[in-house]
Amino acid sequence: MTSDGIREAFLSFFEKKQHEVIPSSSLVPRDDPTLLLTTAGMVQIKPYFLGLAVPPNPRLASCQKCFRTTDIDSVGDAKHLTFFEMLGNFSVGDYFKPEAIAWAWEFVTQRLKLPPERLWVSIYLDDDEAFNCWREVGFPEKRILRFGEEDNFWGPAGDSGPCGPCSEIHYDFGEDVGCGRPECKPNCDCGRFSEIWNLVFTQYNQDLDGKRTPLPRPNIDTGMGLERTAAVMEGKTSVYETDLFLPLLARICDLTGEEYGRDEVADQAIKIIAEHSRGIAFLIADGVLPSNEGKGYVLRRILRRACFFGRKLDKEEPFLSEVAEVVVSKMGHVYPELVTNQSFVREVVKTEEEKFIGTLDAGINLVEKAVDEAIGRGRKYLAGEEVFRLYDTYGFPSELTAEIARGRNLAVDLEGFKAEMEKQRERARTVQKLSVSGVIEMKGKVHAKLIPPEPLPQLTKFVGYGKLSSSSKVNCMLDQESGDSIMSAEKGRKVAVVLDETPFYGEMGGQVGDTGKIVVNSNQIDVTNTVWSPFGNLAEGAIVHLGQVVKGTISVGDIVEAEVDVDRRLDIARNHTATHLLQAALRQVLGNRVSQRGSLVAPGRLRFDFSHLTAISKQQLDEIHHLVNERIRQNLPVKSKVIPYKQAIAEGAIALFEEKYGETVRVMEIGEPPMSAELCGGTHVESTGEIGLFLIVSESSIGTGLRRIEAVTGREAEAFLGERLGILEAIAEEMRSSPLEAREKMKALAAELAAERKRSASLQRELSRNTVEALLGQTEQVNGIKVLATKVPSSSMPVLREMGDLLRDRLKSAVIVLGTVYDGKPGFMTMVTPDLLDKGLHAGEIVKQVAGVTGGSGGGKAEMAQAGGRDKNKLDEALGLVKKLVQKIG
RNA sequence: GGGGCUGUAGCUCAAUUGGGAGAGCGCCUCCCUUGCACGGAGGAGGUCAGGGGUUCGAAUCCCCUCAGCUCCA
Repeated sequence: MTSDGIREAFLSFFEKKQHEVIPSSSLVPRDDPTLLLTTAGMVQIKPYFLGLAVPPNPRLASCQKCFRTTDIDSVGDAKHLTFFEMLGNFSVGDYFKPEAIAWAWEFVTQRLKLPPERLWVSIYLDDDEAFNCWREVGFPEKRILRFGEEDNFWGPAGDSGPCGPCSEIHYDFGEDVGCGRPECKPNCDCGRFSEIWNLVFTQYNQDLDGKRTPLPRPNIDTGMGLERTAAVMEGKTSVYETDLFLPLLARICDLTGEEYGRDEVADQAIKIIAEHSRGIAFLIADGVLPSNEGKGYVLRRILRRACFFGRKLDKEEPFLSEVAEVVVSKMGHVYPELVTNQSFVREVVKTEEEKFIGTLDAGINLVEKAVDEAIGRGRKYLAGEEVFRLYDTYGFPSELTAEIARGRNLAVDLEGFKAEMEKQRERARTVQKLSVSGVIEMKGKVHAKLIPPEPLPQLTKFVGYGKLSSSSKVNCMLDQESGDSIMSAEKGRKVAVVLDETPFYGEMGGQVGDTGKIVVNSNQIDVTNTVWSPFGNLAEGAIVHLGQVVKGTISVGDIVEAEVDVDRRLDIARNHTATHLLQAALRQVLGNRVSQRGSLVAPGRLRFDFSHLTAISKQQLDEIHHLVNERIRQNLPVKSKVIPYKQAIAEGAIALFEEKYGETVRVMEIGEPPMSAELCGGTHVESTGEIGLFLIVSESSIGTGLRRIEAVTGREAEAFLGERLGILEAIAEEMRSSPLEAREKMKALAAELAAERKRSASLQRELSRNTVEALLGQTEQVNGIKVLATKVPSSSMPVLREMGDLLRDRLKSAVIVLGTVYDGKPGFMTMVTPDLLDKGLHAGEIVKQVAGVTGGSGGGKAEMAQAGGRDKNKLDEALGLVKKLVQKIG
């Protein structure tokens, strides 16, 4: 049976057992920001287990693509993978152990027809229920093994949550495989046994103290590794010999000219490349791009690892995109996203690979240099710090460094390298903790006070979509400094205020918080910022007004007028709607792949960060610009509606990957029919015409695959244009020209300036030559040494040097000191011809003493030196010193 | 989020302690030569990323900004 057959058999088997087959979810978890990537089959089932969502059917089955880096260092052995497919059947409070075990047994023995005598089962220490279930199906007791928490207890994920014992099915490849010891059993890592299926019985809920209480409706969560099962079915001990990997190995051999099975080290490299190529293709197809952080960094790491092992096979040109093609062609029928994104995958892999090859090439020089230095110092090894520096700073793999060093008979201090690595990890971790606790402290102060579970949290109703002022009651106040709850605040006090309802928008989703005032009679708080403090999910929470009492006293319970600064709010609204128009235009011009990575909507400007691989051309930028302004001129209506999340997604509204949404969401639509629809809680204008004008102020790169556009609208755009036009007019005026002709005029002026500079330089040179001719006669003999110490017309240091050169050539053997006054300050240049050096004459020493007379200092080399001074009136006196100095030494 | 590194001619990169901005390739002109990286002579090309500071003097030292690379989380 092939891997396709196993997949098919599994899903249809459980379909017949009334399971609903659900498709694999993306490797990028949509609704779970706590997870980096989809690491197990149950990831998309988790919300159902937690009771956060209702499953379409209490019985589910899937074949889920998974990715995890925990085993990355074991990749290449018989069974560890980073990317794998997990077959699973799930019960959400429906059936439990008896059915799970009976069906697993039935599937393995009847459908897969695995010989029962080859199978072993493990259970948790005291799980007699599972033990009995296995006996029930006729499984021999002596092959049921009991293991502890380490092997047979799952979860909880994090400190608390659902968890439970599990039972694993192991396949025995036979005595001739593995360690051969008589006591060899499942969980021995010799390779004789392969764990093919894990049945997890989620029956407890663990609280923070580690106490477990039984769940009223326990769940079943199983995972059967497709690759391992395929190996068993195809009679192979290694996953790499299955039909899932053989085509990949073949293609890699083809591309590298290598032969599989010839050399163990080469085989290892081939296997690692094959393994990583799958992850690479799938991650990119799910929208992950190589970057320096998060998911992107995971992708970059495996891509570079694969590339590195390619180099070990003497393959120095990019080739991974070709291997990825095989992944697409062999698995595209199961995962259509591979086919849809085929060209994208190819492009991303290729550019990243080329980049890394560049990094390696540049790094080789550095390693050679480090090796030279170590040898030069008579060392027999390369220090760990050095290896680490090469890795940390230049991304040069330690294995490669070691290899080059070995070629020059140098060892490498790998222990030291690992120690440095650990230090780096520690550094990042401690800082992380600090910054997190800092944020928690700040936000927590407000949050903990406002939203305790008991008594009732201080929630706020937001009324700011429709109106910009409201009569509200002060529900609660905190002192900003101490974080303490207070009943009233007098003039001068900085406070955080929570009202029962408010038109103030709390900072969220990139849109900055509102400012304004809270007044009652002659008492007033100026609100300088507003923040949103969510409770549970984002649908509810507290809106916290931060500000200062400027008049009188405000107390809890007061009925106040909350008034938003209207002009500022309208500026923000213009920018927010413009951001949506911008995103729509970007997608139209650059393609739907453009996805938002962050945004800032402030009154003065808007900033939009998005993923895009290449630089944006001037034409594209012009087009984006034009599209947005065209839609402003069309004065399209801007409307919001609140609908279920699923419906919004089905209608094609744009949602953010990382963002967490409630059950119902607000969708902003622009135009009829809408040309833009985004999930958004922000405030907008009523029609696009209000934006007035949209101007892109800058477009830049903020990292690999990430770009940023900054723009202004409305009043700010007007001001921006006014300023720029003003500058242009001023320039035109200064150039005695008009704005239209200024550019030509400027070009002409620049050309003229360049020509004049050249002319001036050549005149200067001519002048120098003449000066030099005149100076030749002024030499004096001091102790048989020709000395020329004289003042010359004002010249810059380079000109002085040129004169020195000419004099030196003419005089052959001499001490030359030229003095001048340039920019109001004295300057000196000294030259000593080489033949006089061993008499103890040193240009640097001479010039230092000479310049000293004028209150300056200087230095240089023995043959040439220069200096500056302060007092120009002492120039002659200083030059007079030269003769004495030469006399003394000569 | 935190650290390390880099930015010099069109390209790839040098420049010892702070003291005269360079090489190779490419480009232009001329000579030689019917041939694949010919050879020879000459030449153009620089805001040393940008700004500030220290200094008589900064590509070099210090601070800030921008851009790129890289590691860790």
